[in-house]
Order: sequence, then structure tokens, then C-alpha cells
Amino acid sequence: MATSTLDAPLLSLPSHTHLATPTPPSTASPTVNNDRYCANHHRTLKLIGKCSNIDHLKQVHAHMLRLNLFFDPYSSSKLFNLCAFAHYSTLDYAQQVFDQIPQPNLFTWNALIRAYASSSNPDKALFVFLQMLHLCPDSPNKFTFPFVIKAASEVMASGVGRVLHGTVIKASPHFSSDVFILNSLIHFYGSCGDVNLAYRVFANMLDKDVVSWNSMITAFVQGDCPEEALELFRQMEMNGLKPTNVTMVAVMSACAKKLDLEFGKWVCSFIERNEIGLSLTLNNSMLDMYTKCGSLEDARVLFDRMAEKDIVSWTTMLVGYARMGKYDEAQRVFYAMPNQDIAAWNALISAYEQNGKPKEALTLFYKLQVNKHVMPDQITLVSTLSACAQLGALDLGGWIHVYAKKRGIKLNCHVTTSLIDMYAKCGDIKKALEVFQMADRRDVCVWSAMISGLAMHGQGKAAVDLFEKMLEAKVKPNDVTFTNVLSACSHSGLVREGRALFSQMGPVYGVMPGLMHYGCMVDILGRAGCLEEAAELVEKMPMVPSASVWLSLLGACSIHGNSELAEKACCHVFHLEPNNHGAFVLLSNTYAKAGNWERVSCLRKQMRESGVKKEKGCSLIEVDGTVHEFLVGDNSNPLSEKIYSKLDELVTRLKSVGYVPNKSELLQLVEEEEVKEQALYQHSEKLAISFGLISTSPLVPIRIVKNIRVCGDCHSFAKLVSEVYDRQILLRDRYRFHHFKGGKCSCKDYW
DNA sequence: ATAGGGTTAG
Repeated sequence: MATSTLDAPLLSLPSHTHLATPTPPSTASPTVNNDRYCANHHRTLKLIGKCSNIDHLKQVHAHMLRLNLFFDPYSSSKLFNLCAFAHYSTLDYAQQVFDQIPQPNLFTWNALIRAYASSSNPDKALFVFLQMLHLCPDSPNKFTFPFVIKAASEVMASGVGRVLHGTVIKASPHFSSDVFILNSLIHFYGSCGDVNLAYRVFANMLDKDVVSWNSMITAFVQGDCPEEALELFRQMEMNGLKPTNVTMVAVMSACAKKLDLEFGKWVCSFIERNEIGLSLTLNNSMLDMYTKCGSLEDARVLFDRMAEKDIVSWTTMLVGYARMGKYDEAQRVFYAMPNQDIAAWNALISAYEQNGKPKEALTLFYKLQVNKHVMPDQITLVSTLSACAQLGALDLGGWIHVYAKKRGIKLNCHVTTSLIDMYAKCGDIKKALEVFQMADRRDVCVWSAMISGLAMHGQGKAAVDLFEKMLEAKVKPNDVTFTNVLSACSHSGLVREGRALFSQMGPVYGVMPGLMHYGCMVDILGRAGCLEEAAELVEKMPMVPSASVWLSLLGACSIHGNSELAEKACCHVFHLEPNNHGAFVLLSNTYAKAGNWERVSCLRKQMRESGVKKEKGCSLIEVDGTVHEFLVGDNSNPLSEKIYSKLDELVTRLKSVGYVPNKSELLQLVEEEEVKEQALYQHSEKLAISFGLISTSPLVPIRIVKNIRVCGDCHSFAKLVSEVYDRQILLRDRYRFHHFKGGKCSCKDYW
């Protein structure tokens, strides 16, 4: 077989050479003057330049070991550079070679740091840097810092980066004006989210080059300041600098962030006019801009025209279709792409999960799970756990928890947050607390999720206590934390605590109250009966009240029977959301509470004429890992007959202990009392309770998830079932959990 | 005696 010149050995080794661990040349000095040594030295350096595959490299490596050339720092640095950066080499191999070099010089240390900085283990670059400070006789030079700073930004080590910045300033005035070092600092501050510091470095630079501008524009885009990015792009032009394709990637990304299709298209024409080369990355960022701005048509045209496509191009199209709800198209892209990596799977799974299709998300997860080539990762877990949470699928969620442990998928803060949220939303607050306590790292999301879990289970006091603990743990609360802790106060009637937190959030914690917080506060005051104060708060909100704020006020009116204020709040809701059925229900309940039946029937008539559709009630219950769904008056379940006869039995038995159907909240236009009563028995949660009673073990609670607020009648019904049948029922409605046990509910009839 | 920085999706 013919051997190509490339595969032929570079060296034919004399037979007397033997493999040995390197021993220093007799003079034991790093530079050797002996003639033979110099000749070898020269020949070997030439050989290094000729290496074109890993075998060549290893041969030269072996040869150098034999000739003790590793003791010449220059020669070994030459070889090492190839080991670290040749495409055919690996970093592991480079590290092995490095470990054999007796006295790596500064160049070699720098090369190792650089190699790690852009590897998948950038933290090792920082470690090597520390080693270098101890072991290398030379101080870091102007090449060292850009690499270490790059590593610091890769691992988002903001503290480390700041220290490095200080070191740079102290080390030499040459360093603090080195354009490479300063550019890397801009990049570092940008990627750590500190746009202001990035800009300070940028603005103070005397000699900015195109990379400085690109880094700063990118920092603005990534720091969520697209306006500033575009402004800087304009300034760059005014300063006579020609933008590169890297500039245009950032600018395109700014357009995508602003959802500004028109400007995006202008930028595309700018690229053409200025003959800026279309790299694959730039094409991809154009695709991204088109899909984010909603023009799948333009994206498609570009996509079909692109000569080179990579996984990013395909995924961008996939996500674009999925976001628009075009699942068929998204699936077509998914199956058409050359290979589906985990990101593609995740994109499709999370698209389903985030668009109210949790069942489809889980179906896809099953398929992924039997796939041999792709492994679920942490992002997959986050999406699927959220799908479980939506469905109340506790068994499946628990299974995913076990799966993650078994597969050794690390429970980072994102996964921990999702687990806590899943357990809480599926009704297992104990398990949620367990995950919380076992977590080895708790960021603001983890704490907030736990507070939210306690809140929805009516454990307001515990939620507020946990908030205090969070402060003790020196974790800074954010807007979500406050929404959760305030909603805890509202669910548990903690008026004093709520007031205090609300008034402190801005001045003490620097979190400005937003719509959600005002909504919670209106809820807290309203439920407690301070209707006027609640109404005043709505009046003096610094932003326009949303429908949900008015709904909170309306809800409070319905509890306390204040028709006048209810009408006013209702007007506002209809102004913002003319088809909000919930507002009709709450107003009608207010009239019912006040005994104003005339108004109730008038409202019903109005509803029928306006054609406002009620969101169909739907209850989910998981039995043996399968989620069963019940709609109003559903009889699609195979056990339907049994379910209805069980329901008949329930009604009879409950009536015998005093159950009186409460028809006041019914809004259907039916006159006969008999028919009204039948309508009540069609409610999905009653069907789910009957099903739960006949198909689950008496020892476990019946867990039900309902899409809308539970009605008063079903609430009393569930309380009685929990007493008469001695069964715990956990019912999650749109807003919170109801724990029915021994005839009582954890919400204390206050929901 | 050797060298380097900035870019896209989820």
C-alpha cells in the first residue's frame, strides 16, 4: 500500500537511541553551546514546523525527549505551542507535554493559559495563572493579561476580573494603555453584566481600534441596551471607522432585541452597500433578527439562499416557527436538520412547554429519552419539570428528579428552582422543602421559588420567615421575590407584614414596585376589608393599572359585597379587556352577596348578548403516571359511567349531612332550579374527585389541578368529601392551593 | 528569537 508523504515518518531513528526519562544535559544549563547539541536543536526546530498531524507531532515529541531538547526552553516552547493550538492536537495532550517541560518559559505559560481560556474549562486558565505566579521567574507580560482576563469573563468571575484589572494598573503604565488588554477588559465587564464599567474603560481609551468598538457595541447589546449599541454604531461611522462583520452581528442582534424589523432590514441593506462580507455567523444573526421580529418569510428566503448552514442556522429557524405556534413547520425543520443536538430537542420541548402544550412537551421528552445519541441536559430538565408542574404530574416529575440523580446531571440553581416549583405546584410542599434544604447552592431564584411554593400552599407566615432567612443569607431579593412574598401575605391575610414589605422594597432593597406588586398590595388590603385604602392605592399608582389590578380590587369587592366599587372596577377591566369573563363572574358574585338578584339576572342577560365566552373549566388528575383530563360535563373517560354513578352517590351522601348546592355563582341562563343543580354536578373538579375516589388508594391524597378559580359550590363540596370520606384533597386552582382535610380547607374559605 | 483581542440559538 502506498503511503502518502504526509503519513510517512518524519524521522528515521538511529537504532542506538533509547527511550528514557529526560535527564538534563551535562552542563545543566538551559542554553547549551556544544556543537552537536546546536545542530540537533536546529534540525528539530525545522521538524516542528513540518508537523501536519498528531503522529508527526508525537514523533517529534519523542525525538526531543531523546535528545534532551526539553531543557531548552525555546525549543520546548515551540513544540508546546503546536500541541496547544494545532487543530489535530488536544488540550489533554498539550497539558501532558507541558508537565514534562522542566522549566517552561513565560511564552509557554502564556500559551497554556490562552489554550485553557478558550477551552471548555476556562477556570483551569485561572488556576494555571496562579501556578505561573509561583513557578515562573518572569512576571506576567502584556500577552498574559488578555488571556487571563478572557478566562475570567468566560467563567463570569467578576471578582477575579476586577483584581486582574487592578493588577494591570499597578504592574505597568504600558499595560494600562495596551489596546489588547483594554479590549479584553471591555469584553470582561460586558460579559459580567457591568455595562457601565465596560464603557468607562472604553471611554478612557486613547487609541481605540475596531475591536474596541466591536467589544463595546457587543457589551451594550448583551447588557440589554440595544439603543446605546446602535448609537455607538452611529458614532463609530462618524469617527470614520469601517464596521466589520463582527460589528454587524452585534448591530443585528440589537435590532432583534428591539424587535425592529424595519431598521433590521435597513442594516441588511447597509451590509450589502458597504460590501461587508457575509460570514456564517452574520447570516445566522440576520436569520435570528428576522425570526424574532416575526418575519419568517424573510428568514426562510435567506435560509434557503445560505450556502453554508450550521446547527445554529437550523435551530434559529426551528425556534422561529415554534414561537409563532407553527409546530408543524418547526417539526419539519427538526427532522430535516442534519443532526439533532440536545439544543434542537430543547428548543422544541420548551416551545411546547411555554405555549401551554405541556403534554406535547412530555411526549417529546419520552422520545428523547429512548434516543441513544443525545442525552438530556439541565435545560431539558427545566422544561420538562415545568411541563410536569403545569399538569400537576407529580409521579412523572418525581421520576425526572430520580432520573437526573441517576444520570449524574448536576442540579444547578436552574434545575433546583424547577424542582422546587414542580413539587410545590404538584402539591408536595414537603418534597419541595426537602429539595430546598438539600441544595448546595441557593441563588435568588431558588429562594424565590421556595417562597412562592409556601405562598401558594397558604403558609404565609413560613414564607415571610423564609424571606427573612434569605436576607440573613445575604441573597439580594429581586422583583420576583417581592411578588412572591407579597402574594404570600395576600393568601394568608398578613396585612401588617405586607404593608411593611411593600413600603420597604424601594427604599431598603432598591426594587421599585411594579404592576405585580401593586396588584398584590391591592389584594392584601382588599381582602382585609380595607377597600377604600385599596382603591386609593390604585388611584395613586405611578403606572397605568392593568386589568389584573382592577380584578384584584373587584375580587375584594365580591368578598365584602361592595357593589358600587365593584361596578367601577369592572368598568375598568372591560375597558382594558372587553371579553374578560372572570370580571362578569366576580361582579355577579358581588350582586349575589348583596342579595341583588335583579342585577344578577340582568348581568346574565347582558353576558349572553355580548357573547362573552367563559374559559372552559378543566381539571387534571394524575393516576399511576398518566394525566387524566376532565372538562365540564365530560364523558369521554372510559370509566365515565362509574364516575357519574359515584358522583350520584357522593351527592346523596353529602346531602344527608347537610350539603346544599350553592347556585348563586352560576352564570348560565337556565331558569329551572333542577337544571341549575345538574349544571353544578357537571363541574370538572367534581368529576375529577369522583374519579380520584374510585381509582386511587385511600391512603394517598387526591391531587387535582384546575385551570380556573374554583367555584364556591365545588369548594364546599370538596370540604365535605374530605370529611365524610376521610380523604385528603389537594386542589390547585389558577391562583393557589386548597388542602381539604377533615371538612376544612387550608385557605380558611378566604380565596 | 515565538504570540494576542471582538460575533450568532437555547
